[in-house]
Amino acid sequence: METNQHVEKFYQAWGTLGSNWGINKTMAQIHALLLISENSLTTEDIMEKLNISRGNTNMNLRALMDWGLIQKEHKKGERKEHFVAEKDIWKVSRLIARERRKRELEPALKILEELRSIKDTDAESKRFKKQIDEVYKFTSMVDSILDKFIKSNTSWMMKIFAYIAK
Amino acid sequence: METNQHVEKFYQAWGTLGSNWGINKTMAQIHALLLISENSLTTEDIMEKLNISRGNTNMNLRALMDWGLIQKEHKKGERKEHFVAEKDIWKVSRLIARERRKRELEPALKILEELRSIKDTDAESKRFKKQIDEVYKFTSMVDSILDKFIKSNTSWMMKIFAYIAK
DNA sequence: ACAAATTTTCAGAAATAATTGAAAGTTTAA
DNA sequence: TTAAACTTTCAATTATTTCTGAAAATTTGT
Repeated sequence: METNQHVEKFYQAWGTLGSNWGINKTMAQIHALLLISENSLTTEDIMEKLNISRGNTNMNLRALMDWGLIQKEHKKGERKEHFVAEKDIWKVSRLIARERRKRELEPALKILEELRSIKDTDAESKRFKKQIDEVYKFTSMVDSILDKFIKSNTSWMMKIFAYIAK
Repeated sequence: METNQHVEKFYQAWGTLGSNWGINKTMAQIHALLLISENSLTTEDIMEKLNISRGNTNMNLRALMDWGLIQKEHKKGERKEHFVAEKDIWKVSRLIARERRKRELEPALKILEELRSIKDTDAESKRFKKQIDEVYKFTSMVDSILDKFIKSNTSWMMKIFAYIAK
């Protein structure tokens, strides 16, 4: 079966991409695997295909559920848990944006807000404040765009993307 | 001096943010330090403020220069190298986007293109190809937006951002 | 050409992150 | 209930990344 090699290539690539963006490689690979699987997969299926331990598989499946990227599926007559991924890539991108905004951007923004509110008036503090202010303004703009994006639907996204790319 | 504590808080936060996005913590901290320094700094200055070794400092300064985020500055009468950061946060964001696109998005896109060109015709391959296709289309759209963004200037960016956020 | 000042390199050490696997916990069917 | 089927947890191990520091290389002033 040729397709297996292609599937492997895909989840290897997705794993590398993920780890360059601060996401655990295995998590990204499991996600890739489910993303291109027609049918739901069990923990065993995943362990076998990716050659990883039960513990590792379980932990990363939980993480993917936390992110909202995959879901449990119960098959009648089967006791094992089956997992399916959200397949719509636009929706996937919104889910990822949501989590990263929450986990990384928001805490950074909080610190910038804190630093911005300094009341010192000597020259050095003023300069520092001014630079922080620019960083803050930029970051909160990114934050609000992300927010818009997360709450939007696919057709809005497509419209905006087309507008920008034109 | 109060400001020092604030400066420290800033580069700690920036370092954490960086490492969550696949950028070496020290690199992000040096960048933060230079970003809010009025004057250029030497390797010694940085080693001292961040409490890191000469080798580490040197490597990360090179990396920051590769990214185009900082530059050498020669001071008359001084033999040591001094470094200054690009201060305009809009420009900084374009430089970061450029590097990440080049280093991570482009290689991923190349693999997707490869997988997309499979000629197999059995049902499973067709399904696989269809899903890859969607991922590819989304990714190349992101890629072209990033390209536009990188080549744009600040006022274009502000206009687009305002349009989206409205 | 020399030597002091400075920068670069990189093998080994240290720190951090991911993974395993087996024991403990939970669920379910009879 | 009980026990088999299955999932979860987490201490210990393994892998990966980052950092150090001293030696080598380079640059510059005399």
